[in-house]
Amino acid sequence: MPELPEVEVVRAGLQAHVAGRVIARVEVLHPRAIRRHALGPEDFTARLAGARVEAARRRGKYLWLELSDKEAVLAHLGMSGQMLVQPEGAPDEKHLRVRVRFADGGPELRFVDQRTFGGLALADLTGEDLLPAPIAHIGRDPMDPAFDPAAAVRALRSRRTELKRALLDQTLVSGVGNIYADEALWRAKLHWSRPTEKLTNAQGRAVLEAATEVMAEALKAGGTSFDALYVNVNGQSGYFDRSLNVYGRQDRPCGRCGTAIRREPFMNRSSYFCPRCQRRGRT
DNA sequence: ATGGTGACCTGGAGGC
DNA sequence: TGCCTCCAGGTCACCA
Repeated sequence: MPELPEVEVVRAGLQAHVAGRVIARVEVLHPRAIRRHALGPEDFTARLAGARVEAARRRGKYLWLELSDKEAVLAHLGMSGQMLVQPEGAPDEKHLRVRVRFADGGPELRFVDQRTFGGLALADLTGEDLLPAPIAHIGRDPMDPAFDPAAAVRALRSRRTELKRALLDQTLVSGVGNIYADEALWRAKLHWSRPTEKLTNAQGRAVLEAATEVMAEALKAGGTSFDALYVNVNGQSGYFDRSLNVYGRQDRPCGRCGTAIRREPFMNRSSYFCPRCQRRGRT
């Protein structure tokens, strides 16, 4: 599942292989892939023709291709989205949703997405940071040079909910998904359902530092795994699997204390944690 | 305003 | 073999 590190790998690939190129023609093969573009496929394709890609940028799990005139193609990979750079004429992928051809006749960009949770949209860039308008409300991610850890801790503690819910709330801190939330909580020795009002400053700081650390390690592990034709990760948690300490490891021993990792239902999905290292209880 | 729930979507896994 | 159910989970519409 693409969380921040995976999306950053994709962004770097797009920067290397797409930035500086002029779009010739865009083809939408599945309307759901651009459902967040309110004006529809015709508007989307018409306005992109002739546009130049200035850069590939990212905040949290969102990435965007910056165009001239303060516009951008905003992308979210959802659960299964991929950005592929393929030679023109290469066989279409089964779940190819959008094709972008370039004026230079070089490799084309393909948005492939089996489960169609992801999508593309054309958006205006707004504010000092030139963020796409639809995501102007999300928080900075921990990789952002301007990320303010103290402010992020305050934001987490201002909520009245379970710690993991707060970690997954992209308006507080962006980029953290289910996998890295569980990993960060394990590293910080905090239980996923700890009430945020009982979270101390030190604990808040610890879990954010852990999240930053684990995502940086994952990024490092993934930074070598794409080449010119495949600007992506594999859609699973992929190359970083081996380094996960709790996620998906139900009944296997905790790497710290040997206790069996437990899985609990959480928001129609799962939370994995060590019942010994990560106590629910009091501070 | 805030917090919590279910829908969206497809394919792989596992039960019978 | 084949049918069925469950599961994965990021985001958003919707509800209280």
